[in-house]
Amino acid sequence: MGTTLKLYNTLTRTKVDFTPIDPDNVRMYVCGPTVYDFAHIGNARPAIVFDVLFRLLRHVYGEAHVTYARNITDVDDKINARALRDHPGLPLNDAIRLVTEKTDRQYQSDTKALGCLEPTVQPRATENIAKMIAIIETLIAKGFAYEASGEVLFDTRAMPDYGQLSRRNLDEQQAGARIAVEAHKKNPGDFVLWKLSSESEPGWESPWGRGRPGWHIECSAMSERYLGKVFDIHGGGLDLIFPHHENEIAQSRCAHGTPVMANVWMHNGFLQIEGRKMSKSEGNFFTIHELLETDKFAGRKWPGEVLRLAMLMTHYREPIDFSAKRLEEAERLIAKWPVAEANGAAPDERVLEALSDDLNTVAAIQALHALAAEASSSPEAAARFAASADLLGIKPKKVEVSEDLSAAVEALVAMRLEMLKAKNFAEADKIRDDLSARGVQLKDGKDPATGERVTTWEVKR
RNA sequence: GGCCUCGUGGCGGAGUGGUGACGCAGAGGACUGCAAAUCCUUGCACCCGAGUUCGAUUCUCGGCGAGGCCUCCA
Repeated sequence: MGTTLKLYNTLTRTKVDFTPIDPDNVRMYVCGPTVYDFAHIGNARPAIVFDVLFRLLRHVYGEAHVTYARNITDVDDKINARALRDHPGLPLNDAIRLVTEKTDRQYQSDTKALGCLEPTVQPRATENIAKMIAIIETLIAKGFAYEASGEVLFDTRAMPDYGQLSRRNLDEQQAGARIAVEAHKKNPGDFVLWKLSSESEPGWESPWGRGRPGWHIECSAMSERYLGKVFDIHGGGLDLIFPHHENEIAQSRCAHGTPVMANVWMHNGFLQIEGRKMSKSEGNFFTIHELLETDKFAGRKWPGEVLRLAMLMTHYREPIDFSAKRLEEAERLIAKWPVAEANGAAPDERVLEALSDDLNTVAAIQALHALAAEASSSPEAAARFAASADLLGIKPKKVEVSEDLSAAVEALVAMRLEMLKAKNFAEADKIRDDLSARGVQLKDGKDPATGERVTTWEVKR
């Protein structure tokens, strides 16, 4: 493939030509959910954005040559708190398992409904504790970490270029630090790699006693295990730049002695709800599940593909204002697009070019409009549309119609045509109105040869 | 206080040192018994100020405004 991918790299704040370390195995890591509660609509954005990138990489380098890892964080103090709250009678480990399994299952079904492919691997933190311990041991041995007050901490001063990703200077940060400095830390910016657990907290045996990992170490461990010490792309939400990604970089680079952890760092922008920050206290907090399956947002359910398109109508680095109006527009667009199969057709160059320019999904959607218009006149164009839409993970589909309904509608259509021949417009229109009320839209056309009226119909999408 | 984004028509939203995409909505028209669908045509915008320039919405600086991060957070 001659396609050159351009990606915006947060590390350099520039758009760069993407060159994989190994074109036979392009490697991408994206920070996945902490499974303590159902994912909210903001969490859907990275899932969708990086799914598009995954699809694009697979197209350019071949399906077998892309590895996409998205972790499941199933060890976290928020999970412990949730387990205690929701299952007070159970032993902690059982309660935790109930919480994480239920939440994980929901996440899998949510992302599937949003049209996301499954990542190549979805490693779990709890299955990679040994790897985390190994990295921490290396960090201590190399002088980048120290023990204090039952914690192992990363020594940020030991890393000369700490803060590159977020462009933060530790000295300047200190001046405005609002957080009380904990006395056992050598420097306020030092962060936890491992902390001891009480009897009532989940823990794993380690050289420092029974404990649990800090927040950032899991991603260092899992990305190394599945993608290697240095890999191509690391993605996540804007808010993860600091401290999460900054600290991942510190851990991985210092442990491995590498100049970078990942070559390209990509971050998606945030989402607002009807112009306001989404938060539980504002009362405008929505889970993906609520949007898909309940009337909580704007009084109705929203199909996954509508949520997906609404998300892709804005460039991934820009903020999105998620609103009912926007969802309605996305729904109208999808309803107008042709229902077709790709049948092995190649995606359109315009769409490919747009996506290759730092995932310009907006321009890609624009090209899709043009393709949709062409599709009505040729099956090849329709197939090309389908192949192109597939790169975005969008597949317009006809509403399934039962045999019974179909037969009933056909009968009514025939009846109406008879009435029209008799110029009985009132009765004919009543049939059309009744069908419309039942969600069936009639469309009259003319047979080009005979000039006779031909009526087609479809269930409103 | 420090760091980082962003400010384009009624709405969404690309892009560009020189004629300001595209979609939605709106208007007009074709078609229709009337609709729907489709097709054609069309009106409307680059936060403010200074600078660089023959020329800036695009570059620089300064304002104003919005948002994010500063150890919970996509």
